[in-house]
Amino acid sequence: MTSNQENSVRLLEHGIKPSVQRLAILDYLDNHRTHPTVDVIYEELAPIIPTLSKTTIYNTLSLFVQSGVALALNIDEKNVHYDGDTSTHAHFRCLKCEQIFDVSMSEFSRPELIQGEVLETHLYYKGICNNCKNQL
Amino acid sequence: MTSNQENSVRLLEHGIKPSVQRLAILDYLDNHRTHPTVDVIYEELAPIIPTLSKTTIYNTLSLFVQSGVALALNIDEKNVHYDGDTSTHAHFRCLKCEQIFDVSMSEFSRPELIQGEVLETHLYYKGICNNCKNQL
DNA sequence: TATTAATTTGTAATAATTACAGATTTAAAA
DNA sequence: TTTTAAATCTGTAATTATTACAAATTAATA
Ligand SMILES: [Mn+2]
Ligand SMILES: [Mn+2]
Ligand SMILES: [Zn+2]
Ligand SMILES: [Zn+2]
Repeated sequence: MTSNQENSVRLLEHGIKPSVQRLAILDYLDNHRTHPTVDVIYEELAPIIPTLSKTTIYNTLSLFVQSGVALALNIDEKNVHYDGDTSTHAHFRCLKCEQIFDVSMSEFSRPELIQGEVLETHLYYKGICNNCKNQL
Repeated sequence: MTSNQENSVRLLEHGIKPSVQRLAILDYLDNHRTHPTVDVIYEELAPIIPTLSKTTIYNTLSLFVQSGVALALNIDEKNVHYDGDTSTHAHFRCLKCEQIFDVSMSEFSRPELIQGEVLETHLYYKGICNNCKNQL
């Protein structure tokens, strides 16, 4: 749970001016580690910032990803999910309830035989989460 | 390079009737390890099977993925790529030329602390391939 | 204050995928 | 072989996530 102030600094450090919208989106990402989609963020923030446009969320998240403030997860074939936690970790997506969980991982395994220079590593697990398994 | 005959058996083993279209799509996947998209497959097969519909390719690939004959890769935010090689391996996508390479990997690292039962593991690397790096 | 730049917004365009219903092919029954 | 039914394929329309873009608003600068 990071404060508004800290996220403001975080944006400035990445050369991004902390507008009301940008700060609200980053705060949301930071306080909800649920890897939300654009639509989820919009539904949640629209009541708070009534003038908010979905395009702004798309633009802002693209900016965040390009600047290294957030990660885009392609774990779901339908929607892109966003993550404010850019540290090294993997993800587990439940094929039943569709929730995405963090999987802690200190470092990714890097194969010797790779065909180029690696800039990003994405590790996704899919399956049935413990909650859903118990409900069977 | 697998023969038509073998792929026919492969489909039958998965309970899929080897129609002309299905066999052509599987043969294409098998003979071109480029992880093609639906559009690429369509462009390549349409001249050979003039009546082929893009919907059939979508349906067939969905069937293949559900039956375990092929894998769907969400390594690219734009299009889904398909892979006829269902064995354990990772992928490397060049952010410049957009090619997707296989990365051999005997087994995926499985963390102890995972929130459920893992059914699939996807490991994607992104970066600049050796070819593109040499062209700078 | 006036001017300019940056940001946001709303709408329209794009493009991948899916839904669906009719046409065709294949298999089974008569 | 003919008839009937099931499976598969096809083409078009609908859906939906994302992007393009131009106008409106806001913030910064002179
Ligand atoms: Mn995460
Ligand atoms: Mn592969
Ligand atoms: Zn679940
Ligand atoms: Zn390349």
